[in-house]
Amino acid sequence: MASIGTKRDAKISLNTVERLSLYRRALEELSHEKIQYVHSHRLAALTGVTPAQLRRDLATFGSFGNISRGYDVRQMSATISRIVGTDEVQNLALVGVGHLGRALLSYKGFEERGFHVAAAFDADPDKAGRVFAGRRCYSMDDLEEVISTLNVRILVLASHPQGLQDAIDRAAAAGVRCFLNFVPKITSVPDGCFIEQIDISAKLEKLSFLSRQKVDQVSAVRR
Amino acid sequence: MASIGTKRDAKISLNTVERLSLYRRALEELSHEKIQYVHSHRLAALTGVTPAQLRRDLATFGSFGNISRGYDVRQMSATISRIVGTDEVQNLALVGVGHLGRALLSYKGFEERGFHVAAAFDADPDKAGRVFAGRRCYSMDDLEEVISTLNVRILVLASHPQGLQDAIDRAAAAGVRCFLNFVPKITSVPDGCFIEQIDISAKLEKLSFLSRQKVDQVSAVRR
DNA sequence: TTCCTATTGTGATTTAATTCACAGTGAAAT
DNA sequence: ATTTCACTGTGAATTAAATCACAATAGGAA
Ligand SMILES: NC(=O)c1ccc[n+]([C@@H]2O[C@H](COP(=O)([O-])OP(=O)(O)OC[C@H]3O[C@@H](n4cnc5c(N)ncnc54)[C@H](O)[C@@H]3O)[C@@H](O)[C@H]2O)c1
Ligand SMILES: NC(=O)c1ccc[n+]([C@@H]2O[C@H](COP(=O)([O-])OP(=O)(O)OC[C@H]3O[C@@H](n4cnc5c(N)ncnc54)[C@H](O)[C@@H]3O)[C@@H](O)[C@H]2O)c1
Repeated sequence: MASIGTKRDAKISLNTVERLSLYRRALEELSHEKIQYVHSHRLAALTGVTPAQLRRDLATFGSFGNISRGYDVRQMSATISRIVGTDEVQNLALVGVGHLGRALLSYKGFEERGFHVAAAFDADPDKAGRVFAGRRCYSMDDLEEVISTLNVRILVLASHPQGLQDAIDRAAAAGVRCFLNFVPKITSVPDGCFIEQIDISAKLEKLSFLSRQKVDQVSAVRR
Repeated sequence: MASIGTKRDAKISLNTVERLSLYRRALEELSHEKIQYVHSHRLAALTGVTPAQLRRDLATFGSFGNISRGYDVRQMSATISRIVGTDEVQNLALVGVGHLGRALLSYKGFEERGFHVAAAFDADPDKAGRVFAGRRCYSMDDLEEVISTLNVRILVLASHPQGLQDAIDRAAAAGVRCFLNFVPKITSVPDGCFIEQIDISAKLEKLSFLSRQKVDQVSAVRR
């Protein structure tokens, strides 16, 4: 019946949302291979989940599989965009134009996925005013103004720990509700805001832990 | 009673292991503030979990809280190191010395957490032989040999998608069991190996999704 | 010493996530 | 037209994760 959108009263699991990105990555590769339809079995194998889980995840948002051809690759990819809200471009800004920040500025992948890095900020007065990878670097003094002017929806944090919480608070007051944080520092965000951590050391620790376990002592290893 | 180590027959949840890193980050900050003991309530508040969950997580590995002083900050931090296996240094190597790879090479945080970036590899012949942030960059031809010589336990992947699977397969054959992958490409690893993805776009998509939801439609948002 | 209080560790319970398993179905084959 | 087959979507069952709630107890107060 191809109804798109959430079912009226269901709460949506964030695990499901995270897997949507995984599914979409696989769908994009299939699309590059000119594959039009894919069955849950194959897409599940590509992404390391069970076919039942894939179908269940999709069922959260409606029903868009063709019962014997499977799922339309391009259509499902577009549907996932709509679900996560990247069918229209979202503006990002970056705080901290150091080694990591410059790598992020040079990264082309964001635009491909519906994100536009609109501006960068740095506390270092030598950096403010300069241009990095085509983006103007602003002084932290201009944070609120630039956020409003450029309609920044998500702030990427790649500065030092000092001043981090302050940057979050100011950005939140200026209307930013989403933060992506690379800085290994305990932070908090106001009600109604969200912060996602990217903690590389934590991932390494997880790997370190896994590599020391006997296989049957670990539950639910996604590969 | 302070028994350390896993209980005999219990399977360990990876969710728990991931939270250990979170706890440790908070413990390190408390340690810097010269705080000796911390109660589950406070540590839970710092890390955004419930006190019961924190205690349950720790109970997986034994019992090391003092019943009325709480947990010894430094001791618990050390215990977590031991659990995840970073009480002895683990050697990493990096594949792909581009923008992101060089940022990773310049990052001091790995050493602080018990990881040593021992070598780097790049397919570009102009890069092989040069030194980046103090690390020799090797040709991909030398992958197996360097991995063995330097006892590399974890391979960090920051190259282009082309050739990625090949690098994984070769490294696995040379004895590497753990991979940390920044490349947005579907991959697979042999049995007994583990791969952790760091997918920045996926995190952004999750944030995008969250910011469009009414609060009560989303379950389990960790802040 | 004895009592009081607040905290840990953990059985019991609840809630969430995943998997099972199959009815209903649409396309292709005959 | 009819049959066959394999697939989706989903109730039911199972498994895992989180929370509740409290007995046991260490430390401080009196
Ligand atoms: N480099 C990596 O690969 C890596 C990996 C994981 C995490 N991180 C984290 O990311 C952050 C940045 O790392 P890096 O290697 O780019 O460091 P860096 O020292 O190269 O750059 C940090 C930049 O942030 C700016 N800055 C500092 N405080 C600021 C503030 N309060 N507001 C705005 N800008 C500020 C500095 O001027 C500098 O330009 C660090 O917190 C680091 O722990 C880095
Ligand atoms: N730059 C970022 O912030 C960022 C963020 C997320 C993900 N990524 C991903 O990380 C990877 C690297 O990004 P980047 O910006 O550093 O790219 P880059 O083009 O700057 O660097 C890539 C490097 O990898 C090398 N390389 C390519 N193929 C190789 C192979 N088969 N074996 C060994 N080395 C190889 C290249 O010679 C180059 O030096 C990309 O796949 C990108 O999608 C980057």
